[in-house]
Amino acid sequence: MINLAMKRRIWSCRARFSYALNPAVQGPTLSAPFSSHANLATFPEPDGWESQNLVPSGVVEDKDLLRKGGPNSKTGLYVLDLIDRSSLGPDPVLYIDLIKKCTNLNKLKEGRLVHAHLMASCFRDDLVMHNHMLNMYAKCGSLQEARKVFDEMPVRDVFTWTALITGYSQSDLSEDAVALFPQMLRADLKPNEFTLSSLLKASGVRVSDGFGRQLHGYCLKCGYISNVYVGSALVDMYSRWEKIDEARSIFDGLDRKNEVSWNALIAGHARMGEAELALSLFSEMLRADFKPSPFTYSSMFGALSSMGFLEQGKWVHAHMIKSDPQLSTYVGNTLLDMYAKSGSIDDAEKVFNRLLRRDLISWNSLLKGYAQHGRGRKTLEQFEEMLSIGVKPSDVTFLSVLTACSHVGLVKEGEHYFQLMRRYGVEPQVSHHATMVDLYGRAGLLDQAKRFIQNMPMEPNAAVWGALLGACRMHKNMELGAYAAERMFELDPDNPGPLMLLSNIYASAGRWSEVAMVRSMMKVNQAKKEPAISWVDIENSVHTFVANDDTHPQREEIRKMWEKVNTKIKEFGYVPDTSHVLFYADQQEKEERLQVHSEKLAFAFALLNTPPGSTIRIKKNIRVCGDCHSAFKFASKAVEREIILRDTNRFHHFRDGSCSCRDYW
DNA sequence: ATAGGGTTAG
Repeated sequence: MINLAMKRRIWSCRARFSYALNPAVQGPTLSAPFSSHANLATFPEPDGWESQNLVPSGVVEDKDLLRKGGPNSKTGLYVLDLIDRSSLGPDPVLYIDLIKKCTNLNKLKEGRLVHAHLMASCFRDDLVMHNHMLNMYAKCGSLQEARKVFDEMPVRDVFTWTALITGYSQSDLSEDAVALFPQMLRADLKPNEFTLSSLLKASGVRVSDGFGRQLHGYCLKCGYISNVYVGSALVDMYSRWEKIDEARSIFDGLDRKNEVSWNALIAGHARMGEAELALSLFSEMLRADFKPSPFTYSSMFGALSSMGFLEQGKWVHAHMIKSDPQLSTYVGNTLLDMYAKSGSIDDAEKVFNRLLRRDLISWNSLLKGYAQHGRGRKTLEQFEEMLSIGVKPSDVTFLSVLTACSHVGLVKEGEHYFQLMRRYGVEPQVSHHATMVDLYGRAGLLDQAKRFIQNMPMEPNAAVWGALLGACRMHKNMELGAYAAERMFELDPDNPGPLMLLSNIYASAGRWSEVAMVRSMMKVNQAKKEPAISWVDIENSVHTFVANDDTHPQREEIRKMWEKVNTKIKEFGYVPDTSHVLFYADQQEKEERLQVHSEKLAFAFALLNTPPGSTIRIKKNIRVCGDCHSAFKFASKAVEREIILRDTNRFHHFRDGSCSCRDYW
């Protein structure tokens, strides 16, 4: 019988001489600091390391004592020293234990010490040991050192190549990862299912260029297509290329699925904003008896937030609480964001308060939520709180802070925070400049906005001119508005926005010939206005409306309901604002067209189908028009309903005759 | 004995 100790001996002999199979190949020539024991001193010492106190005197006979001290900070060198003093001889299992601990605990410094020690041992030429070292460097994120180990190895096997490819792939160095594939083939090594899953992951984040399809073909040819890792990676790759049908057909073809396969497909739909499909897949996943993971939930919340599906979000949230009441920071952040983007900032706040650990993303999501809901003061309060407890703000943080100042009209505060950015090492980007232009512009300080653009350290982009154009529209400055629209049009000719706004400016001034000119320009440039869509949640289903919609089964009731509301709000003082109508038309026609804006249809429909007094949540794919905004203010009082309307980038809370944006948006 | 796929703010 061969016992364990004998096995070890055999193994270590084989390991020791694995390079000797080819006598022509020398051991790796390792330069300092890997070459000798003496170089140990050149490594930075781990924190709290005190060698004198830790190393017992005499020879160490106890293997368990050796194994106990992992590389967890101060014990790293201790164990190495014990190895030297032990009478048991070098033990490969012990080395591998140490390296694995370094790998799993992300201990790069300690890993280097083990590496140096190993290079001075009889394992300095061992292939497996090198593979472990390479993997350690790759997992600790030091791909340069991993590459160095790789380059200096005279013999490499499929583990060596796979470890490096995976390292590159996981560190977002996908170009380096895929570049190794042909080299590996030339070295006469066949990639296996491990190699292929990493390569597929890497090619998913690159542009679709045929390489990924080649890999797909390779998987088919070599019989890896039924492997669940390879299959899930393929699903993920195609879904990242937005070829969701191909992803689905690979998913359906898997003879064995697991959670990851499901998550890859759900995440694919989530990335494309297909919330309904993500939801139906989620139910399908439950029916198939798979347990959703934090990955599933964060994808789901992401998908639901993009459409603002609050009720469905609550349902998924409830499901998550039932199956796993633990809330991680990662999932908590997506949940918080879902509530904020679905119009329930109070729930978002609750999630934030319940988080056990908050990271920068938690803070940024909350601040963004406050800013979007028009709670400018609250944004600034929380921002100050964030600074006071020592969380370092990022460019994203400042964008929310500046947006908050802009929406609430806090010019001085905005200037203060803009100045503050550099103190926190955040260089203002063009987006921050655009927000400052917005800040001045909304406040009516158009000259200051113009001067700010002239003094910008970088070229203004379309967003900067867009902010100025919006301000000109708001304050009816045609000269400057036309100038801004032209600049914007030059920089972004495919965007119909500037021409739309320009024609709006002319329309609100009643200059219909200019409106006609701009509109003919739009025709020449094939510019098309994105059709306005509004949608509203009624009891777990979503109803979509477009302007002038006459195909809805309840169109007659909707029309009658809106007429009723219209009459009522006129009693409350509502005056239709026809300057938002772009067409040249007589007064009555203009007024009629206003009545069929999609958000008004959605509102009337919600009134018909929800209990009295309940809050109505409407989402819109473009900015709410001024007339609808005014109508909703009156309606919130006239029919005693709170209305929460999600715009392109902010929320309007209509209540008792006024809006949270204080008509400043 | 060593290598693998899925998630968040903008």
